[in-house]
Formats: sequence, C-alpha cells, structure tokens
Amino acid sequence: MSKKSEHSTIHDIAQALGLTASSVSRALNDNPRISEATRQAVKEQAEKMNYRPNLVAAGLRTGKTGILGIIIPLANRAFFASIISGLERVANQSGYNVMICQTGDSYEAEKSAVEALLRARVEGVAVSVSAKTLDFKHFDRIKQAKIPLILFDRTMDEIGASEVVIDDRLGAMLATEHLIEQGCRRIAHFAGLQHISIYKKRTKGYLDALEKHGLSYDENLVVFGEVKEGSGDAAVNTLYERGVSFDAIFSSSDFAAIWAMKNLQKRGVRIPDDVAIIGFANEPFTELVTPALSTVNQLADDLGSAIANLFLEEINVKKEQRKPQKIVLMPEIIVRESSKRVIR
Amino acid sequence: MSKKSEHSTIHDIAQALGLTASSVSRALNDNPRISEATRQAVKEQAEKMNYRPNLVAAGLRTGKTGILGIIIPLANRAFFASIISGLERVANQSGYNVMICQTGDSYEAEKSAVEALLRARVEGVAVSVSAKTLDFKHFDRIKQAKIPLILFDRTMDEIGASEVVIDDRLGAMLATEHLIEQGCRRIAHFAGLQHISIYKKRTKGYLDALEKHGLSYDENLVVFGEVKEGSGDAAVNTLYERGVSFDAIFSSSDFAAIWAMKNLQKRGVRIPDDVAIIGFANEPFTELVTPALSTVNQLADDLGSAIANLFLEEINVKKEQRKPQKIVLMPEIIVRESSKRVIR
DNA sequence: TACCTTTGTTCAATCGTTTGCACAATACCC
DNA sequence: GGGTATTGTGCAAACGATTGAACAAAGGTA
Repeated sequence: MSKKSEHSTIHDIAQALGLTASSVSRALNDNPRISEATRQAVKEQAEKMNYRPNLVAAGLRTGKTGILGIIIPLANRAFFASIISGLERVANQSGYNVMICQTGDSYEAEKSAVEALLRARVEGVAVSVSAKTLDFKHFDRIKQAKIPLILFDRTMDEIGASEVVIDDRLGAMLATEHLIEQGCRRIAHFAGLQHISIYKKRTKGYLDALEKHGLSYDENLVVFGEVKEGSGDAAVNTLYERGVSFDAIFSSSDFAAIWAMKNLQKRGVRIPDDVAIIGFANEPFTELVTPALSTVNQLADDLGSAIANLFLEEINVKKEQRKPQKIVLMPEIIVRESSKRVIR
Repeated sequence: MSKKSEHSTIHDIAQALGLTASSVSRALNDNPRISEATRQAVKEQAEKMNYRPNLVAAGLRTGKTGILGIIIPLANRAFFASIISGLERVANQSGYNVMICQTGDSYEAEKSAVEALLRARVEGVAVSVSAKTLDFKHFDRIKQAKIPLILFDRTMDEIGASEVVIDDRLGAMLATEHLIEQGCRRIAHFAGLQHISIYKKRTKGYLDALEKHGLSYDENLVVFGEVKEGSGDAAVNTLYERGVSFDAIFSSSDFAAIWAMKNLQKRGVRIPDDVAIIGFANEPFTELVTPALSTVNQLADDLGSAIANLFLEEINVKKEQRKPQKIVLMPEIIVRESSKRVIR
C-alpha cells in the first residue's frame, strides 16, 4: 500500500489491469479509440484505487493548467470580494480553479503578481490595475504569453486588453435623474479624483443628467478630491463654507455619502426631506445605516461572472486572432430612504 | 524568436551558453556545486531571454507546487474576505500562491472542492467547514495526501486537524463585562444556534461574565435561534412580548445587533442610555451606523496570517510526526457609541 | 485467398525541471 | 610524484500524464 508517492497513477491502474498507461489515459478521458469494456474496467479500478489525476503532470504535457489568475488591490474589500466570488463560481463550473494575488495598490507588488501567475502558468489573468500603476510593460508579458488578459474596474486603454466594466456614466446619470425626479433642483456632487476614469465618468453622468433636465451647472455644488471615508465629512463642510444652498447630494462613493449624512444629521438637517442623498457602489453597509442609503448597484458579482465567461470564450479562440472585447454592464439604482421623498 | 513554446526554458539558456540544462538549473537555484562565474552568466542570460521558470514542470518533479488551497463558504463575506487577504499576504511573502474554492455552504461543493485542490496538488488546505457538513470522510483524503489540513472559524474536533480560531468565549465575556461596567444589570443576549460551536462558546462567555459579577441568570433575557439580519428585529419583539425589562443587549452577531438597534430606535428607545448594545464580529458597517456599534473584533486578517504561518511551519515538519496544533487568537472589544454611557 | 478497413492497444516521445551519480580537472598533502 | 580530496559539469533518469504513430487482430469485400 505504501508506494513511493502518496497518490496512485495511471501506471498503477494499468499494471493492475494488465494494460498500458496510454490506454488508461484514453479510457479516463473518454477517448473514442478505446473499447467500452476496458473503459469500464479502468474507471472501476480508478475508483477502487482512489485515483486522482495529477493536474500538474497533465498541465506540463498539455500546457493547460486549469488555473485562472486574478490580481486585485485588496481581497478584503466588498467590491473585490464579490468579484472574486462571482468569478470563482462560474470558473469552477467549467473546471477551472482561481488563484488570487493582492497588490495592496503597489506597483512593485503588481509586477511580481504578474510574474508569479505566469510562473504558475495560469491560462488567463484578470486585473484591476493598481492605482499607482503608470507604466504597463509588465502587462505586455501576459500578452507575450498569449493568454487572455482581462481588465476590470480600473481599466487602461493603453494596454489594449479586453475589459469588463459597468457603465459608470449611466449609473451616475440614473442616480442624478432620480434626485431630480424627487424634486431636487440644487444637486451637489462629490466627484472623486478626476484622473481616475471611473470617477470622471460618474461626473460626466451627473452633468449629462443636469443638462438633459435643463438644470444649470453650478461649480460651487461640486466638490472634487478623494472620496474616502472622512472626505464626505469634509466635503459637506466645504459646501457650507462656500455658503451654497443644496437640496441633494450625489456622491461618487458610498463612503463619502455616509459620512456626509452623519455630518448633516449632526447639523440637524433632515434626510431626505431637506437633503436627499444617493451614493455609488452598493456597499453592504448602505442598507444598514439610518436612513438606509440609496445607491447605484455596481453588480460586482455579475462583473465577476462576466469576467469568467469572457475568459472561457477567449480561451477557445486562436490566440493570434483574439480581439480585445469590451463588455459593459448596466448598473441599476437602488432607491432607499435617504433619497425617497414623500409624494408631493 | 518564435519557438514552439511561448516561453524560454533552461535548455534554451543552456544552449546559448554551451552548458547543459542541469547546470543552468543549479545555477538558478544557487546550488553550491556550481562556479560563481557560470552562476552569473546563467542569471544574466536568463534575464536577457526573459526566462520564467515553469512551476508546473518543477512541481511535477519535486512534488511541490507552491500552492495553498482555501475552502470557504463564500468569498463575498467580510470575515472570509479578510481571512483570504491575510492568508494571501503572508503566503505570498514566502513564495506561495493561494487557490480559493467556495462551497456556498453545500456539502457536495465542499467535497468537490477538496478533490479539485488535491488534483491541483496544493501543498496544504485551509477549510472553514460548511454548515451542512456532517460527515468528514472527504477530509480524510487530505490527510491521506499527507499535506497540512488547517481548520478555522467553524472547526470540527472529529477531524483531528490543526485549528486556528479566536477565543469566542473570551470575546463574549469581555463584551458582557463591558456592558456591566457601563452600569447595565439586565443584559439581554441573542444567542444564535447552539449546535454551532462558536455560538455556544459566546453564550458561555456571557454566562461566565454574569456569574463573575454576581448577576443572576434570567432565561427570559436570552433569545435563541438564528442571528441573521431580520432575526435581530424579531428578537427584540420577543423580549417585549415576554414583558421583560432590559438595559443592554449582547448579540452574538453584528447583523442581529443592528436590526435590534433599528427596532429599538423605532420604539423611541435611546441608545445607549436606555439600552446599551454590543455585537460580535466587527463587520465593516458597524462603525458606519448611527450610533456606531460596539463589537468584538474577530481579527479576521490576523486569523488569515496565522493560518499561513501555521501552514509554513507544518510544511517543514516530517509528515509522519505532524501533530495537530491549535492556535487561539485573543479577540478585543471595540467600544463605540452604542454602548458607551456617559460617566455616572 | 488476398487485400483493405476498422478497432483497440501498445510504443515511445514529450512537456521542463530536478537531482543522484559519474567523471574530469584541478588542488592538496606527505 | 602518487594518491586523495575537492570542485564543477554532464548524463540520464525521473515526475505523471498525453498523444501521434505503429501495429496486431479481427471483420469485410471481392
């Protein structure tokens, strides 16, 4: 019983049945060039011997490891966690495993993550580009390896890879229009850093909505800069310092929205009656705060499964004629108490 | 330039330098049996040729794939996401990659996750056992493979594997004591399903704290049953139906705590002055609700890194004499507004 | 009977590394 | 100078699967 290895191999099965390894291999893979009788016998014996195919050996021979790589800034963030979840679920259904690498938003870590995945010979890589990444040579290595490269969330046109994203402009537009429908006319906007494309697009959506409904743009209503937790608090202060009046806020981030809400509540402002608020991302906490925060659903789980599906599609296309695709998911707004005014 | 493979191999390097693959291999691995001169030459050439070691080939030969597997119910849950994050970070520092499998709390999925990871020849597996898992044969296969098996969060003594957990009893005790220190004397408890060990331990901690401080146990103050989102709401109703008075709640789950808080707020109960509340888990939303929810920090990230460290330790121990270890992390309470009464 | 298919199996090479062993060249010791 | 270490490389066999090609046995056809 105690072999050299802990696992039985196709050779062991072959020996037990008086066959060769090749026949066993073909039997297990349902190759037509094998008789039904031996196929059965082999499978029974495999079961009996607790045979478990060695994907490493098979991978060496075939070049297919059945592994997908994903590179993200931080696994411990709701958005990325959902993407991983969706990606793994779909990939797994097709027999693929998922390997994850975190960059901590460091350029160096991103580079070494790419190398690590290529060394492991993954069959494809999905990346949310690190915020600090400015050059893209390390992604060329993925293309040189001729495996699918799929960007999501934070994409970079320069790389010329497939993309899976949501329509940020549309999401922002829907959010802003919703506020307008609630009767709001002076809608403030927390815009985020504009060199990051998703924030730029959200601001575009805000502006488009205003224009569509004939509202004029007042630059005093827009606060640029990071949209992290504390900044929502600061942004409200900024609006007050400017002495500008507003009856709604569309924040490009749920975090900033929540802190803005806290600030306003402290000031005695009623939400949504005095100021309606809507955020962006559908972070888990948004439905737990009081009042529950309206937001834009980023469909993170769907993004993950879309990535997996695109990968499965690309993997079967001849590498040479693989054209970068762009998949755009349509976000939906989730209306909760923070923006739902009583019917006038 | 266009070889059969997309990657250069040690043979290519060897050929370019008039050496053999074995020497190249030794040079790259800093084997002492190689001259400094050729070591240099090989490394330069490798760099020049964009050589990337094929971990699949090496893994086949050595049996070491450099991959760690983790099996969790759902990646998209803050606690597990943090564990993944901590695990990946530490594992990565030691050159390991992480492969994840989700079970969706299904027994079947758990079984096939084990198989998938074993087929991929991971060097160790960390598992949070699915809620539906009642027999453990599939874990035997991991032990048969003689690789480290580490259980976390939901553990099962029956399996006889190493464990990394937090001291749930202590966390609960600290939480309850904190409430007592705030002057609370009639502390309600949302206990969760008692056949799940973590909830049982938390209830134990609650009882221990009461006893330590000479408070008598009133069964009317304890609500058993699931501690999911809606159930916090129902639990408060139950307390009112029982007509029992209480000045604090220790909930074994943040979710139940938050819904309890919402319920109480609707009833006009002031928090923390009328009822102080503390939850368990330090879910991300706890600091965002109003009032911010006190809770017990589960140290998920630390759990993840502890798992990685234990793995790294066990991997170097002769498989035969690997003894199951148990690592217990000490949780801390995080006091926020929901339980911090003004100094009397 | 001779020849051609079809069917099922074996043979042997291959994927890219690692590694025990052999072996040559040089260094060391008395 | 003869014998023994020491040092640096090469040889060749793994690791466990896959796969094109060869081949034997059986069946089919004229």
